[in-house]
Amino acid sequence: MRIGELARRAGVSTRALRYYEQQGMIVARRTANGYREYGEADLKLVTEIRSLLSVGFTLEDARPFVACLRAGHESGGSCPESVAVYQRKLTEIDDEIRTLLTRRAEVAAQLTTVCPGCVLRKIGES
Amino acid sequence: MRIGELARRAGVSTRALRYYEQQGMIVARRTANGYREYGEADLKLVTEIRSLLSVGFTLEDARPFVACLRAGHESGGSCPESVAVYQRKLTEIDDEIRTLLTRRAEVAAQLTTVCPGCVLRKIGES
DNA sequence: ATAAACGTTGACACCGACGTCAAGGTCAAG
DNA sequence: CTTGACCTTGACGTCGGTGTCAACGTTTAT
Repeated sequence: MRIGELARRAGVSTRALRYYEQQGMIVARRTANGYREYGEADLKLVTEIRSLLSVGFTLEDARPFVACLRAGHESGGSCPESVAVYQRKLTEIDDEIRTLLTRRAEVAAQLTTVCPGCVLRKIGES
Repeated sequence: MRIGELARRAGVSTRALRYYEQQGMIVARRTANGYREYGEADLKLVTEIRSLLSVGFTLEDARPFVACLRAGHESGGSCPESVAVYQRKLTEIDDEIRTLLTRRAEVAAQLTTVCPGCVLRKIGES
């Protein structure tokens, strides 16, 4: 299939697909006229990339997953490098959550000093 | 005082101070030679800005606070517009926290499928 | 033959809060 | 007079994942 069809099936823009290729995430065969030609495996790669981006991964984070799929594994996350990324991302997310919780508390405290009773309940607080 | 001294006392760069002025956050008098001249009140403004930026506010978010201080209020947060920003930021932070918690759960779930027992405890989980 | 719908590469725009040069003016001390 | 520490404005670079436009080639249908 050509880039337009892959884009439609994957739910991404052609711009995104070209960008992924530029970043070395996917590699397309070229037909005689220079058009990119993709297979079903590529759709799987793009789907994996999108899935990871949607949970806050960068393209760089997604690289090992794509490599894992291209290596023939059924899941992009089943390779050691992917697992390492999973764990790193978990700690990063945890750090961000902690930062946000701290900030929320600080902002809520400030708001309380000028407007007691204005603060809504925090997530998980009853 | 001139820009260098204000920068030192406020713990910011001169570049930041000029940027704040460019964005209309602070206004400096000019001496005969064109140098910016600041007073103690300006230090207070900059301190307020920094304090807000450090908890994730944008300069735009900080604007009402600065206006409030310039209007003579002892606290930048004591004006109605500032309170509104406080509340909006709280909901924004809450949204971000919820998003991150969801993401963490998704990533942890994926990791578990390829590496059971690899997932560390979530914040607040014992 | 031509229009419509596809494809190609290249390159600028975006967002926010600055960092970092460039090229110059000002001022106090030695 | 000169050095050096200060100041000025202006403008490009950063970071990521695209959107969007330009200018052009290809293919298919009519």
